[in-house]
Parts: sequence; C-alpha cells; structure tokens
Amino acid sequence: MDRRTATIQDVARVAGVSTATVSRTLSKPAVVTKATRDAVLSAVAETGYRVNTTASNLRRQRTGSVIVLLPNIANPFFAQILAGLSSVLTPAEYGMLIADTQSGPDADARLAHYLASGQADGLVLLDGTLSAEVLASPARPPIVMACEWMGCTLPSVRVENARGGALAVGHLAQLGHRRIGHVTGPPDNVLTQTRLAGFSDALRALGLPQNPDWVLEGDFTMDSGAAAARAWLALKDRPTGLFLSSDEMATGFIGEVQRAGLSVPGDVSVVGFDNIEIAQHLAPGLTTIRQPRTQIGVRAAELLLTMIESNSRDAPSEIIEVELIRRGSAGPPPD
Amino acid sequence: MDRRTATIQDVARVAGVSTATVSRTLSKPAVVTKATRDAVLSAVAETGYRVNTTASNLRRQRTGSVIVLLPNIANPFFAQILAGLSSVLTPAEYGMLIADTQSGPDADARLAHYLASGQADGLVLLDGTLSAEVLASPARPPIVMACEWMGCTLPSVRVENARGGALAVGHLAQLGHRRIGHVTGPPDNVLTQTRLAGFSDALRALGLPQNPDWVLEGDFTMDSGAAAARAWLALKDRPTGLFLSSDEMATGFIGEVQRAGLSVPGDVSVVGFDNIEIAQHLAPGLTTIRQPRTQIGVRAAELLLTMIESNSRDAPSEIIEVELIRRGSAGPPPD
DNA sequence: GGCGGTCATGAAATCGTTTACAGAGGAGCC
DNA sequence: GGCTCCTCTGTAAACGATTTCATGACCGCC
Repeated sequence: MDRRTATIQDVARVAGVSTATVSRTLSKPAVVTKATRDAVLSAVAETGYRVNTTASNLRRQRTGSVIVLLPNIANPFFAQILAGLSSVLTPAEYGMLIADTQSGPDADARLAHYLASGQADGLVLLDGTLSAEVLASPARPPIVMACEWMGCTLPSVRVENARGGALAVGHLAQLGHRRIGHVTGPPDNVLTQTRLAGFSDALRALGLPQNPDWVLEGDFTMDSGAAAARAWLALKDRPTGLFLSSDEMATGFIGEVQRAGLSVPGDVSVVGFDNIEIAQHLAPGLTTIRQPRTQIGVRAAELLLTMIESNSRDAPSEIIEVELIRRGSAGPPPD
Repeated sequence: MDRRTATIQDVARVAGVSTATVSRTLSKPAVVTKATRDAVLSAVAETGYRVNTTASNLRRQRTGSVIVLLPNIANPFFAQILAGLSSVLTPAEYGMLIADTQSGPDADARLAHYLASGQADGLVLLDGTLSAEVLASPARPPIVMACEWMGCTLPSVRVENARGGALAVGHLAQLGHRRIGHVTGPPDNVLTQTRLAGFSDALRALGLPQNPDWVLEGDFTMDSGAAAARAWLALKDRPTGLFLSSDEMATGFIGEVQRAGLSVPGDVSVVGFDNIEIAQHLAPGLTTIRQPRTQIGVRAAELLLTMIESNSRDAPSEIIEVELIRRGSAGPPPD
C-alpha cells in the first residue's frame, strides 16, 4: 500500500482504463459498460481511493460549502436553526461553514468579504442588522435570509412575527387584562420592530390603552428580562399583563419577579416568544408563541440549495406559522 | 470590468509581472522589491482580485478547514464550545465545518468517512461515544478531543469533572446534609461516569452513606431532570441534597419540585453542573459547578492549530479548572 | 458492401494557484 | 577585470480532478 492517499490516476492504472472513465464511473455510472464499471469499482476498493474534493471543486468551479452568517453562535436560538440547516446540507454533500459576525470588528466588512471571497456556493444570513448596500455586489452567490430584514427583497424564510405579537395580546385580553405592556428586543432589530408593530396594532384593534411607559426596552437576553422586571416593579402604574419579545427575557423577568416576592401569574401575567425548551420547565410553565426554529433552518437550506442548483439568484420567500402555547404564566389579572 | 472574477493572471498582466511574483507579493511581501510590490498591490486593487482558496488549497495540499464532530448542535452546551472554537479558527483563516453525528444513521461510519475524506486539515471531536478503533486510520489528520473519552490517548481538552462532583458533595455536606443523592447523565457517557466517580469518592471520603436508591438516571436534558424530580418525590426515604450532572437537569428538577408545591432549598437542596446562563435567573438561583465552555473551545482550537502547523499527531493535553458557584438552591437541610 | 448513427472510451486541456529551479543583474572583493 | 555571492524575478511544472472533443468499434439498414 502507498502511504499517500490514492489518486484517480492510481485507480485508472489498476483498472486499466483512463482517468476519464474512472471519473465517469463515479459520477454517472450509467454511461459506462457494466464490465468497466466493475473493474473501476474494484480498483477503487483495492486502492482505497476517495475523490479529492478540493480538486473536484476547483475543476467544477464550485466550493461545496455554504456559509452561515450569524450574530452569535452561543445563542441557543440560532443553534437550533443551525441544526435544521445541517440536517439538509449534510445529506446534500454541502459543508456548512459557520461565521460569527460578532467575533470580528466590522460585520459589514466581513459580509462583503464572504460575498467576494468565493469561498462558498451560497450564504445563509441570520443577522438582520447587516447593511443592505453590501449586497449590490455583482457576482455574488445566492443568499437566503432566515429572518426578516427591513427594506430588503432577498429570498427569505420568515416567521409570522407580527401575528405572534397579536396572538399574545389577544390571549391576555381574553383573560381579562386591559393594561398590557411589552418588553422589546434591541430597537434596531427587525424582529423587535415587527413584533412591536403586531403588539400595537392588536391593542388598537381591541381598543385597549397604549401607554408608552408600559413598553420597556430589552435585548432578548435573560439579563435584560430581569432588568425589565426591576423596571416594571418600579412603575407606579403597572400593566397586569406583559408580552415579552423572547422566552429568554420572559425567563429572566419571571425569575426576578419571583425573587421580589411577587407571583406569576398572580401579580402579573407573562407571555413569551419562541417556545424554547425551558418554557415548559419553569414554574409556572411559560405561555408563549411557538416558532419552529428547526424548520426555519430546514426551509432556508432547501431554498438555498434550489437556488444554487438552478443557478438563480431569486426564489419565492416562505412564511412559517406561529402558534400560541398556553401554559401557566398567563392567567386572569389581579382584581 | 470583467464579469468573471479576476485571476492571478489578470493581476500579473495588469502589473506587468509574472504570476509567481504576484503570488509572492501576496504571501511573503518581504521578498519582493518595494516597486514591484506597489505595482502588484495596485493591480490587485484595480482588478478586485481575490485569491481563489480552492485552487490555493489544492496546490498547497491542504483544505483550510477543520471539521467539528458533535452529537447535537441544538444543545446550547455545544453551542458555546463552538463559539470558542470559532473565535480562534476564524482569525486563523480556517473554516469551521460542522457535522452532526446524530443526523446520520451510523456515527462511527461518519467519523471514518471524515477521517479518510481529506476534507479537513484537522478534527475536533465533541462526541465521546464514538468508538476508538476508527482512529487506527494510518494517514488521518490531527484530532483533538474536547471532552473525555474512555481508554483513549488522543490529545484532549478536559474539565475536572471528578473534582466537580466532589465540590458539589463537599458543599452540601458543609451545609449539613448527610443524605446526598445524584442524578446522572446517560450511563454510557464518560462525563456521567467521571462525575459519578467524583461524587461517590467524595461521599466515601466524608464518611457519608451511599444509597443506590439515591442515584437516579438522567440524560442531561430538562425533561429527564423533571422525571428525576418525580422519582425523587416518590421515594419513601428521600435524600435532602442532590447533585445533578447538568444544569439543564437541575432546572427541570427544580421546576417540577416547585410545581409539586415543595420548595427549593427548603425541602431539597440542589447543585447543578455547567453554570449555564439560566442558572442565575432561576428563583432561587442555581448553585452549580462552573465549567468555562467557551474556553474549552478556545483551547481545543489552539491545540489543533498547533498540531496542524507543526504537522504532528500529538500534543500535550490540557485540563481546565472548575469552580463552585454558590447561589440560593442549596441551603441547610430541613430539620 | 457502404453508409450513417450510436456508444463507450481515451487524450488532452483546463480550473487558479504555489513553488522548485534557473537565470539575470548587480555588488563586493581580490 | 574577473570571480563569487546575493537578490529578485520569470518559466514551467505540479496539485487532482472533470469534461470536451475525437476516435474506433459496432450495429442496422438499404
């Protein structure tokens, strides 16, 4: 046995055919005779040949991988989308390259870099804060967004964020709440804005009061949820029901409220957004808006592969439904 | 402007030099004259040239990426290690390829595939359940394990798991507990075994009773923590303090206990393992063993890069320290 | 038997770099 | 001046696959 790994030349020599035939046998077996096919395959087995992806990619002018650009890998929210992406990309023989836009200094520059670098056949964007101008690049690869993005017409997989906000408000109103507040995500985030819009529209539609003091700013993290709880506790005129734009914030909020000696939903009702795993394990269970994150990843990957394989730069966007999950954290308001 | 992206030939033509000089200018600028360097660089700027990584990798007999093999991307525990890996690999110009061993049918075969495929310059293994035999492969790339693995001498980055178990027991004992139980991870998992060993050894060292009924089996998930709580509630002779092998299980456990109307730490003290973000946001806060997961990723990546660049297949392993974090979930036993 | 057509195969070009080797030119020294 | 030694640059050969084009064999049909 050679110590170096076998090349297609070695296989050709052993099988007594040309490299062209070996290549054909492996990529489209139908076009070669059964006899040569058998010869080639047994030569492959004998030499332990594996095609060199780098060489193959170079010749075929592709890279065999897609880049996933996300703000923060450590965030479990993204982790689950990644799982969905991976479950589609891996079987399709595409590598999944992860790039963290937070680890570098200039996220926009990083995006531009990836667009130009030709290191990937496609891009999945999970970061809605990247600027749109960068995408003007002429020969850029196909891109799919797996979240919303203001004023941008890229193919995307989105969630009914506005409807989620409306569902939360509707549920609280139905339980009897008339003073309903909201804890937002980061103000420049598009998810924040859409959910807030859904929240406000629903209040208006139901004829409920909109009090600016009842809209607290968060950033999707548990810490900011806890901070929102302290802000809520400090209010003179507290809302009795709150819609929080992420389950993580809701978790932090509930913990802080309980630590202050108050009760959920006795003193305040809480509705989250996401339905992360912990939602059902809190005491009380967290009422929330479910968004199927694995499925977002799956659909985004499928969309991207279609675009790559049809060599198009456009595809129909897709909307994924949300659903209200009733648990214990939202109940009737205190009298 | 061309529609195709510029190649090194184009740059050479524009700069009036050979492709060799362009390549040299870009990779080791010191060896060329300032004059030619300037010419080349401005030609690069003019043409918008970017080196084709695929071609470069082919010629240099490398791939420029490392594969991270993990059981389940969606698990936040791994997500944070990934963040650490990424923060080292990205600046070093290595791509990070994620492979989920759960998504395919046969994980061992997948590992063998990756080892042989030459698709990566190195491997990071986060899955301790893979069989050791596969690694016999002769021309395999460098591998680093970022967790423990029974009977395996691969370079690794490990955490003081046994000491973590001992710290937990010590803390509970110091608070006055004499009946201390444990909720394990999956039985075949090496983390499970090491933490359990640390737990048992500490009990023995402190002269505390070891009751097999007090060792409950879990699988690191919140669900299994909740199940353990139900099992604990059903015990006639309950331990007053519990060490759980993961914070997720501890979270599920506490939620279920509270839902049953009992109190933590009033009725049972709980110590977790990991110090995940939620630990400080529960009510009460979760006393736990901190393991710095980002750092595990960072060190593993550094180790792997050293091995890749020195072309060696071995390196000194590394142990990362753990630490007891005191919060509210562990207190004196009920009298 | 000659002719057109299909079919399987091989020779060779190609993808875009890097790098071993060699050559040109100049500097330094006797 | 002639020699050696350096420094810089160019030529051309890899790297390992895929694919176009050409070729020869074979078949069927008039």
